[in-house]
This record gives sequence, C-alpha cells and structure tokens, in this order.
Amino acid sequence: MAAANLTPDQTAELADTFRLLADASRLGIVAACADQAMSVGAISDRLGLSPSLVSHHLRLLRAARIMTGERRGKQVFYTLADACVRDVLATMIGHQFGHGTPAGKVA
Amino acid sequence: MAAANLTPDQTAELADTFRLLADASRLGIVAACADQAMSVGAISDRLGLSPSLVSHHLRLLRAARIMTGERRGKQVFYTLADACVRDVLATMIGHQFGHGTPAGKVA
DNA sequence: CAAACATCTGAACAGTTGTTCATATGTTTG
DNA sequence: CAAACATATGAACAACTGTTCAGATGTTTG
Repeated sequence: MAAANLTPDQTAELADTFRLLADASRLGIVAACADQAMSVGAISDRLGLSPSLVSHHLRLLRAARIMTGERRGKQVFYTLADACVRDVLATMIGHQFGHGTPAGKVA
Repeated sequence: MAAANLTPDQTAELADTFRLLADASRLGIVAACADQAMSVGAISDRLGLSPSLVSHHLRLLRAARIMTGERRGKQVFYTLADACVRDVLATMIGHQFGHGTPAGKVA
C-alpha cells in the first residue's frame, strides 16, 4: 500500500491515532504498559503524574482501543489492546535512538 | 530495547516526533511525499491546502529533519529526509487498514 | 530592470487540549 | 454499614496549535 494513496478520511484517522502518542504523559503511560499490565496507581507513581491525570489519559486510550483495562480487586490493570501500537513504538524507538550506535558497532 | 525503559527526555522527544504526524494536513503532506519528491505547489494542489499553509507545515517538518527541500528553478521539491518516517507510516497503515480484510479474503 | 511566478514569513484569531481541583463511583475490610 | 483505598468523572482555566491574511523574499523571463 503506497502511502500517497490515502483518502482524506484515512489520513485523518491515522492522524488521530498519532495524536494519542503525541503527548509525553500519554506516551509514557503507553510505554510503561508495553511490557506488563500496570495498575493506575503504579503508573501514577512511576511517572510522577496524578492519578486523576493518568485516569483521564487512560480514558482516551481506552476509547481509541489502544489500551484495555481489567479490574483485579480494587485496582484496574491496563495493557496495550493489541500489537499495533507496540510495533509502531518499537519502530519509532529503533529509528530515533538506534541510529547513533548501530548493532555490532562499539559506542 | 524495552519500551518501558525510556527516560523522560526520550519520551518527550518521541512525543514531539509523533506530534508532527498528528495533524491531518501535515500527515497528508508527509504521505504525499513518501513516494516521490513534490513541489510546494503540487502538494498544495493535490491536498487542497493553501500554499501558505503547506509552507508553514513544511517548515516544522524541515526543522524536525523529517523532510528536506531541494530548490529546482522557481520551485522547491520536498522529500522525506530518511526511511524512519516512511517505515513508521507503513507500519501504522498496515495495522490500521490491513486488519479488516486480510490478504486472501474477500471483502 | 520590471513583471510574473513560487515559496516563505509574521501577526493575529479561533479552536483544541493538557492539567488541576473537587467530587463521585466502585471495591474491600473492620 | 462505615471507613479506607483505588479509580473515574466533570468543570474550569491556561497554554498551545492550526489556519488565514497580508506582505516579504527569492527566481526566472521579457
């Protein structure tokens, strides 16, 4: 699929998805939950963000089906909904930070 | 590299990059130039955006080293600076639009 | 040089968005 | 049931951002 042949609707849809990753707090939340499920409180502690803020962001990520939450007792644990975002994240990280010292070379 | 082990600075840097793809006009510009170099006027015509707006967006994309421009006579032709964004775009497109009707199945 | 074309820039406005605060909902334990 | 904890929600404000308009800069051609 050539990137140039995107309909305006598809372009807008893609932009919406990118927008959810375009905020440091939200991206931090996504990245933190990329490897294991995390409770709201744990995310809040690790990133130094208020539980309220984290919850607000999680609502957006949930609505976009990027993350899903599962209740376990008092806490709710969140994970990435599917591999999509994980792959995109990995691709972006590899390109942005994997350039200076390519695999096989010494720093 | 685990996505969870990102420093706050790295997270912010990544978010900045995503932000540039998080607008429909800008993403359209990037997508339009993904396959061949395009002049500002050509981009403007194809996407139905004012030349001024396209130029404003191109300045941001240039500053972020996502796109580069090369003057050829009166016109300036723009292309993606490297494969980074092209790959990310391809990954995202594949995930977002390649799900509903997988190859081999009929719509 | 002047005119026409292509691109760029700056200021200004409208709409959106991230954050905070207060409060509500839901869940376990005494 | 009441208290304590975890998460969610709503309103309100400040900051940011995309877009437009007017005009500047650079480039070719007569």
